[in-house]
Amino acid sequence: MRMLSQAVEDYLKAIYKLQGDGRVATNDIAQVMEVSSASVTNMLKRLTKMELVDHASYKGVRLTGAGTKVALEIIRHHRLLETYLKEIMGFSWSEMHAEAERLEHHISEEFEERIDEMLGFPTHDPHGHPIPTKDGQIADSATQTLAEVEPGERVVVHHVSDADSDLLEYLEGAGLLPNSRVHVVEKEPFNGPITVAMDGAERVIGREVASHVFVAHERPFEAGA
Amino acid sequence: MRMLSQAVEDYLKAIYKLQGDGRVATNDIAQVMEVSSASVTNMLKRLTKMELVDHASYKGVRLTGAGTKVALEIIRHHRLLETYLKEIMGFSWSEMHAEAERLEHHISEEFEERIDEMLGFPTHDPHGHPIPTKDGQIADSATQTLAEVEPGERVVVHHVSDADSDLLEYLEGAGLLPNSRVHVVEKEPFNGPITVAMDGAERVIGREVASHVFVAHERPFEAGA
DNA sequence: TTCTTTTTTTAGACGCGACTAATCTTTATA
DNA sequence: TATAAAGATTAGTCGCGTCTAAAAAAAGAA
Repeated sequence: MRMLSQAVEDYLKAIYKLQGDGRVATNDIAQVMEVSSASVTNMLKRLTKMELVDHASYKGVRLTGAGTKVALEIIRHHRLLETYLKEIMGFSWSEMHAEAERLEHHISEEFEERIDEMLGFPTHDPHGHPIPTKDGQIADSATQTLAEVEPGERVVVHHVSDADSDLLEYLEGAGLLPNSRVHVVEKEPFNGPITVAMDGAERVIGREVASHVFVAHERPFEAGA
Repeated sequence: MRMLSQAVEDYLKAIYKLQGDGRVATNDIAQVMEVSSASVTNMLKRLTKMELVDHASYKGVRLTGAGTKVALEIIRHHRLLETYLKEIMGFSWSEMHAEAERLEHHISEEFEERIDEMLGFPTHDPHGHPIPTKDGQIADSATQTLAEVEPGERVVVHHVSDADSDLLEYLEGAGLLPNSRVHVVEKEPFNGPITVAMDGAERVIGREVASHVFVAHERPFEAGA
C-alpha cells in the first residue's frame, strides 16, 4: 500500500461522497473542497495517472476499485474516530467532527484496530452512519440495533430479529414494531437497560432485547459525515 | 498561533534536542532529519524569517523563545501521546513511538487536554522522560515518584518527601533511601500496591507511600524520546 | 441551427520542501 | 603560515498543490 498525501485522500473522499451511480463534475468537487476548478482538473490528472480515478476530459470522473478502497478506508477511520472521541473521550458533537477530520489521515492500522476493539466493533457512528468494514463492506443502513443508538437519538424500527417467538411477542407487547418511532432517553452503562420514549410514554427495556430490534435513522444523511 | 507545517515542527524539535547550551551545526540537523545539508540551510533561512530560530551563516543556529515554545509543545504532545497509547490503549513500546511521532503534529488543544486529564496529569512518560507543561515548564528529572514508575523499570531513589517523620521512618526501614536501586516488578491497578525488588528481595508497598518517594531513571536519556 | 452561457481545461506562476553539483568559509594539519 | 579537509551556502532543478487569466468544449436558448 503506497503512501498517499492528505490532499489525495481528501479528493478521493470528496469524490466518493458526491458519486452516486454516475460520474462527478469538476465544479462539484471544487465546491466541496473549496479550491478552484483548475486545481481540481490538475489533481484529477494525477489521480488518473495513479489509477485511483477514471477521468475523461469534459466527461466527469469516477473512482476506480483502488480509489474506492482508499475512500472507504478514510471514511472508516473518520467514523471510528468520531465514535471513539465521543464515547470514550467525551468530545462534543462539534469538536468531534473537526478532530476526526484531521486524525483520519494519520492513524495506523494498529490504532484503527485498537479503537475498533475498545468500542466493541461498532457498525455505526454516533450520527447513525454505517462504519465500513476493513474489507470495504458497508453495513445496510438497517443493521443498526436499538442497543447501539445513543441517548437523544430518534429512530424508526425497521425490523425485528425473528429468532425467538417469545421475544417477538414481548416486543409486540412493548409496541416495538416496524415503523414505530422510538426516542432513546437514557442508556445505563455496562450493558444495562435502555429507557425509550414511544408516543410520549417511557419504557425501560433490557439491552439484550434491544439488540434484536433493528432500526433506521429518521434522517439518513445530514451535515457532518 | 499561526499554522505551522509538519516539516517546520520537526526541524524545531530536532534543533531543540540537539541544542545544549550552545548553537547547533547544520550537518547535525541534516543527520538526524535524514536530509541534505542544503535542505537544512534552506529551511533555516525560512525559520529565521519566521523568527523561530536565530541563524548566522557558518555560525550555527539556536531556537528563539517562540521556537522553543513550539518545540516544547510538540514534545509535550509526543510524550502525552506515548503515555496514552501505552497506558490506555495497550500499545507496545515499538508501536507507541512511531504512532506518537505522527500524531503529535495533528492533535488539537482539546485532545491534548482530554488525554492529560484521562492520564491524571502525568509528569513523566513511560520512558521516564519529563512531560513539559502547557506553559513550557519541564519538571525536574527528580520530580517523578515511585508511584508513577511502570513495571519493569529500574530507578534510583533521589529523595524522599520530608513531610511526615513516621513515613520517613517507615521508608528507612523499607530501605527506600536516596541512591538505592529499585526495580518495579508489579503494579496493582486502581491505585493498589506496588511490588518492588531491592537487592534481590521483593517488597510490597502501598501506592500512597510510593508517591512520597522521588526517583530518577538510571539512564536519563536513551534512543527514543 | 446559431449564438450565448456555463463548464472545463490549458497556460503560466508561485511557495514549499526536497535534491545535486558547485562554490565558498572555516578549521585542522603539515 | 600555507594547504588540505571538513562544513556550510549558493545555484539551479523538481514534484506537489495551489492560484488567476485565457482558451476551448459542451449545453442551453432563440
